[in-house]
Amino acid sequence: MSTIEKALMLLEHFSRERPEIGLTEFKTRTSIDKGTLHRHLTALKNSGFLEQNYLTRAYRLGPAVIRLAAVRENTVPIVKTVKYYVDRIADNIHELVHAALPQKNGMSAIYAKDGGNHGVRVNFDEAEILPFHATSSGLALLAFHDDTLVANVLSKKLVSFTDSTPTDAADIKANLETIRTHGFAFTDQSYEDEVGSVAVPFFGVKGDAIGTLAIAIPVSRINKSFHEIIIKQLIVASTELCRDLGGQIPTNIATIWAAKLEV
Amino acid sequence: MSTIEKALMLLEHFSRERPEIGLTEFKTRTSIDKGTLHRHLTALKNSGFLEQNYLTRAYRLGPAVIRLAAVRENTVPIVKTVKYYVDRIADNIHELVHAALPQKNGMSAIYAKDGGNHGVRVNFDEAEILPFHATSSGLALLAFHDDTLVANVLSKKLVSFTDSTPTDAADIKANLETIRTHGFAFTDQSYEDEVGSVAVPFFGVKGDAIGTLAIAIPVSRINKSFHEIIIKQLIVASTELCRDLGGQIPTNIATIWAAKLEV
DNA sequence: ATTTTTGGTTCAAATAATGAACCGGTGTAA
DNA sequence: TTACACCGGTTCATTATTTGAACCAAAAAT
Repeated sequence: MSTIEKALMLLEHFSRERPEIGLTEFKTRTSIDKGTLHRHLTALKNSGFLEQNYLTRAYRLGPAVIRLAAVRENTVPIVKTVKYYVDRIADNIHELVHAALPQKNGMSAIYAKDGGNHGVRVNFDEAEILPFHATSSGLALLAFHDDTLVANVLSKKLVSFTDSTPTDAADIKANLETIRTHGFAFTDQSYEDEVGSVAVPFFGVKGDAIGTLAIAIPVSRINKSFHEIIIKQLIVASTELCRDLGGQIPTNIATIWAAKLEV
Repeated sequence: MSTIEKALMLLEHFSRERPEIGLTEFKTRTSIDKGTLHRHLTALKNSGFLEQNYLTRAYRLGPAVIRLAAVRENTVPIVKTVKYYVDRIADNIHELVHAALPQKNGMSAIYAKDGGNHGVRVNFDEAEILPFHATSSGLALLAFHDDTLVANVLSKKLVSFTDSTPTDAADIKANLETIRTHGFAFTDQSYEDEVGSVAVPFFGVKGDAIGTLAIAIPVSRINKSFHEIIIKQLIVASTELCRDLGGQIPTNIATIWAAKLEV
């Protein structure tokens, strides 16, 4: 692995829950030598990707990422485009809806809206990394993305989050096959207890999955007919989203989805 | 310079006007060896900072920056905070207002609003890099940031954008001194013909300038009294903004600003 | 059909990354 | 107030990676 990749991996450790990380904490989290770490962090700081809390000396993400995100969103306005559909679904089904994009180690929600006013609601962090193997978003993406990603994910240790988290590579492979024939993915408390989720992919110009639309919902509120409604909403939204983004829905998926909508 | 910094410098070439850059174009823009470039671009791609247009093979910013920006904004919600004040000023003075943060080679506007409905309006790109020496934003920041940045900027070639662009380091140094005594910066067609601008800094916890609030305005609409109104608006907004961000206005600037508001 | 231009690859030489040991400051407990 | 631990940061000989001229294959342009 190149030095560049090693340094950029450090940025993956930042999240909502962990917005600042000190040198020693980085050392324990990565088991990279302190000297090396310091040099990498300094390089990232010089480039504007990190800045330091001048009191604690801990590192946090810097202003460079703001500019880059603005340029990226101007180039490929996925967030803006996705927002319209997430909002629409959330308003229709009154549940927590989100859209996510793949990162190296899982899906990252880029926008979420909770359309519900229920007493019980799903807790959700934008910018949290959703593991590929334990969430419907992750599985939906894996099923319709290229095989190297699947192989890569399954070759690593599959962390267990609940009693229902699938951790057997063969089981997951079989499930991906099912997802491909159904055109959507769902999970039942595989990432968080009491929470189920349903997801569909959306596609890029090559007909490869570039992201997902998903809902997360307390299992107590799921039933057969609601499940059907959710899936239809997701399919319709994804279809329109692909059109907006200039993406191509693979013909077999288009057929499966069309059949789902007929019912 | 470290390999990491060299690679991250490549990302600076992307902008609204130049959202995709091919290998050869990178070569001409950077005069870095093609082999090296390719390895760097691949590393950035592997890390999710770039992706490739699969038809043209040109590189563009990738999805990783979206997640990082979301985490950063959650850590330090500058964009959100700044938006309120930019909108307020824009609504009050009916002109183009923006806020900008320093990057390596200039200021980058993070939010802008045109409050005007004039026939003549200033053209403005968010995420564009505004050179330090030729814009009021840049000068306002330099004047209240640490001296190493000033030395760094003045040591490089000062590009001329119009007949009025200051390109003499000594002139600029003198101007920075004036800006420090006035508490604001202004420019007259130094970046674009027919456009003037006024900017004030806002400050971080250390009392150092961390960004700027600015207006850009056709010179035809500037006059003494309007100039005064603009400055007051900017000063009030920056004062409140610093409070919101937990920043500290250096006492001498606070005094100067207070005096300006008295008049 | 040929030349030019594109993105991408190779491998010896040049250079930068690495990490164990070290430094100095701060906080804390004996 | 002394001693110790922990923090961020630095040093420098060793080691591994980066570098770049030359090369390759495919796609455009002529």
